Amino acid sequence: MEGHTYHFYQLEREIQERLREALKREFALALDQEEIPVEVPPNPEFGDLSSPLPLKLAKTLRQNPLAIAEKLQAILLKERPAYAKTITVTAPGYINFFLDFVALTRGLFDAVAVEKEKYGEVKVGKGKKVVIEHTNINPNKAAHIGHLRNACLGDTLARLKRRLGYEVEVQNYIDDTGAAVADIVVGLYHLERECPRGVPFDSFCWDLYTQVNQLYEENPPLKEKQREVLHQIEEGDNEVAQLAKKVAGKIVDHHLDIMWRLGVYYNLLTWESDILKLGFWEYAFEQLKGEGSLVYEEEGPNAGCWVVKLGDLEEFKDLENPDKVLVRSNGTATYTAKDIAYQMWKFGVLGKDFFYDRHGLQPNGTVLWTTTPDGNKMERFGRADEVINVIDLRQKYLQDVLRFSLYKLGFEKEAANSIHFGYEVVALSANTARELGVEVKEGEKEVYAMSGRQGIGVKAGVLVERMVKKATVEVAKRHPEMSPEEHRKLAQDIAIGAIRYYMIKYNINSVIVFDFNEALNMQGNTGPYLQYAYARAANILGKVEPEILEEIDLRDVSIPAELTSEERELIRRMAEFPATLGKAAQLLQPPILAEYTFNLASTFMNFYEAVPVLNAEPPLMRFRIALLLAFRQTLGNALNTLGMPAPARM
RNA sequence: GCGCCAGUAGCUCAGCAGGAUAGAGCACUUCCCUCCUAAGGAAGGGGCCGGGGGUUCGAAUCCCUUCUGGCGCACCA
Repeated sequence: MEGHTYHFYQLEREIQERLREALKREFALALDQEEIPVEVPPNPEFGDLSSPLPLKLAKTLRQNPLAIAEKLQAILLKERPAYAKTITVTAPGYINFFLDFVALTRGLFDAVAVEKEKYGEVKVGKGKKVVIEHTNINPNKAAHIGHLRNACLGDTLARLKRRLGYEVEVQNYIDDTGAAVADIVVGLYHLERECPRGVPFDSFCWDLYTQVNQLYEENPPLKEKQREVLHQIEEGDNEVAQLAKKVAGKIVDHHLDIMWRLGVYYNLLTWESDILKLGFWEYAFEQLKGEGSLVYEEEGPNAGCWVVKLGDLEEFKDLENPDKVLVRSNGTATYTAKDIAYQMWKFGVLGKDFFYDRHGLQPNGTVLWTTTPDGNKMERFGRADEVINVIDLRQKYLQDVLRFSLYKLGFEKEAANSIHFGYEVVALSANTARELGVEVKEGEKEVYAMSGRQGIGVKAGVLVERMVKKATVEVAKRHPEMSPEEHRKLAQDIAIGAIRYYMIKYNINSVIVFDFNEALNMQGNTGPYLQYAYARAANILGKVEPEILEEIDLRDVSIPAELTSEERELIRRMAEFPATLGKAAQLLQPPILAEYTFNLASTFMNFYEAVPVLNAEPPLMRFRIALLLAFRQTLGNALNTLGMPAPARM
C-alpha cells in the first residue's frame, strides 16, 4: 500500500480500528472492523463522523448505551484517532468525532500533490489480470442505446479495475456466424437488396433486418434460405461465407467508430468464426469426456445427448429439467458448449489458442488486436485470473449455467472467478416510442421494449447526433468568440459526457426508461453539470496571475484555522474520493462513482456561490487557489474514471 | 408452475451489510448576474417509502405474506 493515500483512505478505518481496540480493552469484546458502524451524521452538531456502536451493543453488554458510549469516549480521548479533534457523546448513544480540518486538509493536499492523476487509486489488484468482455453487438445492424449502456458500463468497469491496479484486457466478442448475420445475407444475396449511396451501411442493415424478418412470416419458404446461408457460413470457403464475413466486418467497423467516438476502447476482437474454425469446443470435448461429469444419456428426454447434470446444485434443484445439453443427439454442440470452451480459453485452461493480428490503431493511440484464421501466435491474450462478462440480465440463467457447468466439469477456481456483470435493459418511454412510430395506446403501457427484429429502437448514432447538435447550439450561444471548429469540438466533449453519465448513473438492476427529453437534458443531475463544475474551477484558475500560481505548492500552502462550512464540505468530499473509488471498483458498481461525482460537483457549486477566491485577502486567496487545484485534480480523476471529458471551458 | 428483479414526491431516480428530521434531479411558484461563466445558486409546495404481518431500543432498509409490473426457465443463438 502506498503512503499518503493509504493513510488517507483509512480515515473511517482508523476510527473503526480505534473503536475496536477500545471495545476489546474495556469490554473484552472482539468485533471485526467491518462490524463497527461509522457514518456521516445528519446534523453538523453531531460532528463530522459518528458511530452508533454503543446502541448496537447495549443488549449484548446489558448496559445503558449512553454509559457504553462514555466509557469508549474516555479511552478514545486518551489516544485519539488521526484527524479526530474532539469526541463527544450524544443520546441515545452515539459517539461523535469532530475532525481536525487543518490536519485533514494537509493530508489531502499532500496526497493530491504527490499522486496527481493517480489520486484516489488503491492498488489492491496488483499482479492480477482481469478479462472484461463487453459490447458484443450482433454484427448485422446499427448499434442502439441498449448496446450503449453495455459499452459504457463495461468501459467504466475497465477503468475502475485499472485504478485498482489490475491488468485489464477488454475483449469484444463478434458473433459473425449466427442467424442475425445470415438474415442480412439473405437480404443481400437472395433478395438482391443493395445499400443506396449515401446511406450508412449499418443503418441500411437496420431496416433490411426488419424487412427480412417480416418476409419470413409472409413467405415461409424464405426461411429455408436462412438455413442454407447458415450452413454455407459454417462450411466456409464459398461466396456466401465470404459475403457474411464482409458484412460482419463492415458493421463491426461502424460499431467501433461510434464506440471510439464515446471514448470506449478495446484490446481484442474475438470472432466466433475463429472459435469454430479452431474447434475450441471439440478440443474441450475430448478432454472433458473422460472427466465423468459430462455424461452420455442412454434414455429419457435427453437420450443420445451429452449433458452436464446440475440438478444437485441449490440453484437448479427446482427446475423441471436441470440438466444442460452440450452436445445434441445429432452430434452438434449447443451454444453453451461453445461458451464453456471460450470461457476456458479466457482463463488459459483450454490448452488451445487463437492466432492474432493487428486490427488497427485506435484514436487513443492503442493497438486493437483481432483473432484471425491465419495470424501469429501470441502469449499475451486470455490467461486471466478473473473474467467479467458484461451481458444484460435476460441472460442471467445462461450465465449461471455456464458458471456451474465449469464448476461441475472440474474448473472450480475458474467458476469462482467467473463474474456475470448483469444489468437491466434499456426500454423506451411512451413518448419516445410514439416518436419512433410505435403504436401507443393512451394510458396502456408506460414502457416499450426495443426490438431489433421489428426495428424498434433508438440508434446510438442518432442519440449522439442529437446530443451534439443540442450541445453545439448551447456552446455557440455562450461563446460567440469561438470558431465553429471549436464549437464542434467542445460540443462533442459535452455530448460524450452527457451520454456516458446518463448510461452509468442508474442502478444496474433497474430498467432505463429512455426518453429523449430526459436523455438530452443538460441541467441538474446530468453529465454537463459535472463538467461545468470542472470548467468553473478551471476558469478561476486560469485567471490567477501566473507568478502566483507558480509559487503555490500544495505541500506547504498555509491552511487557515477557521474554514467556512462550504470549504469544509468540499475538503471532506475530496477526502472521501479514494474510499468511494475503491468501493465502486470492488463492488463493480459504476453508479456509486457517478453519484459521488455528482455530489462532489454539487458541493463545489455551493463553494463557488458562497466563497470568493480571487477577491479574497492574499493569504486566504492562496489557500483557496490550492483548494481549487486539489478540486480540479480530484474531479478530473473522477471524470476520467467515468470516461467523461473534462473541458476547461464551457 | 418455478426462479430473478423492481415498486420511495406529479415524473425519473438515490438511499436498502438496520440508526438521529426519508434525499436528488425534472416539472411548478418566487427570488439572485454593477460580484471568479446563470449549463449555476437560494427559498417554497409536494411522501401511510405498494398493502398487511413480524424481528428490534430503533425498519424505506432484515424475515414472512400479499398485490402490481418486467424478465427468465430449449437438443435457439
